[in-house]
Amino acid sequence: MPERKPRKDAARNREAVLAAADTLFAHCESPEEVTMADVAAAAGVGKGTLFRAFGDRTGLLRALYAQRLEPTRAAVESGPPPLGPDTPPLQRVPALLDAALCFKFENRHLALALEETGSTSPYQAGHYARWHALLRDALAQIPDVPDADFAAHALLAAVRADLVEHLAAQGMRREVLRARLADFAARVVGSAPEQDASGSG
Amino acid sequence: MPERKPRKDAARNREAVLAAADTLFAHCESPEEVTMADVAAAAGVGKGTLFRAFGDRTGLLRALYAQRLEPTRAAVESGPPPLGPDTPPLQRVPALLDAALCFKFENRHLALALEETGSTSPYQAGHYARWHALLRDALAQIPDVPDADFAAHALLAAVRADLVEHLAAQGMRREVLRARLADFAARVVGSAPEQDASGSG
DNA sequence: TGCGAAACGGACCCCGGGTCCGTATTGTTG
DNA sequence: CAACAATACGGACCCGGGGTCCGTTTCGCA
Repeated sequence: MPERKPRKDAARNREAVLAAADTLFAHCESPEEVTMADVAAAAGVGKGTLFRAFGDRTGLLRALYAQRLEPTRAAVESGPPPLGPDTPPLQRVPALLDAALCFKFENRHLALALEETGSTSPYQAGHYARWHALLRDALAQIPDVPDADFAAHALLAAVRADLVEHLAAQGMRREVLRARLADFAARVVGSAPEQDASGSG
Repeated sequence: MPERKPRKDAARNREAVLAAADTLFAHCESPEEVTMADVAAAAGVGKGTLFRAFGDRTGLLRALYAQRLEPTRAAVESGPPPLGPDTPPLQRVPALLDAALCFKFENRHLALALEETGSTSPYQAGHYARWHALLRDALAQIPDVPDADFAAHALLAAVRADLVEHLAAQGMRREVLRARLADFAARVVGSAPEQDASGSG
């Protein structure tokens, strides 16, 4: 499958749309007040172009999400400990959760927009499946953690975008949230909580 | 505030709408394929009537939800142990979670519909606040459980309707799910898991 | 039985996602 | 550089669903 390279203007417009959508979602109060027409206008592009490039609203959101997630994904898939694959499970589990939390925190609006796109439960998104598999496998290697599958789901549920948004809106600071989550995760994996909540952003 | 009693036909129509909506949401594949016009038609009522009685879609969903939740609410607020207020926290926490899970499981479609009604995060629903307060207070009375507030949020996140739906769709049976959740909760509160997953619901 | 208040119901409006197709750009070939 | 096919552009347009309006009907009280 050759995947012929797109025309220059197409590529440029695609970038323009992604950039426009990024700032729009970042600045808005609630994701659903950002309309597709708004995005097209902000990118200086027609609606037709937008929909041809991304298929539909969900497609745009997913593309944006993937782009934002890329650094984290790389760090998890092939980076150094404590995120990379060479980390012992007992350290990697909290590291993965922390990374997920930080990402969700920084990209709340986007994640919210993606999760609340009706008809598309977050659980059928490819991203979720990957995070879940990763966490499940790590948990499965820790002794005395039964039902790693469910535990992975439950732990990931604690970093759902709307919960993060809710807590943030209540005034909970990022570092506090990270510490709370770390404590919680530590209880689940059965180790004493670590006091470390510094680092990656 | 007298709250004058509604006219007879109004009351009758309200019931008809609730009943119609109930069966529609119960039978449908995805909540968003149930349109307000459908509900009105199924209830043998005009759209105007429907909207006057419930304000908007969210209002209808909330009314339905509250009606379904009523028995559980009563059991929690003034019933006997292990759900009622006289239960020792170490027993009540898992009981509350189990009740929440069972309710969500039985009413997945409705809960899903309510959660995914755009612009209305589940975290600003009164129901959530009540469950959270209940669980938080119970957790706070258990020794060695710090940050009861966050823990309550995290535990409730594990019974989110879309997660329950996802697991159920994967073929996970209700009793299995209850057992998994019980194990998970036990880890969080720091007690040995109980093997009991029978009873209510 | 008459009458005002309350409720009814469906035609109607609005808005946002998604499509269509005539026009403009690209880049390739001689 | 000229001509032409392929590709992309963009905004007018369609459609479906939530929510509203108002002429008509029903209720319930005297």
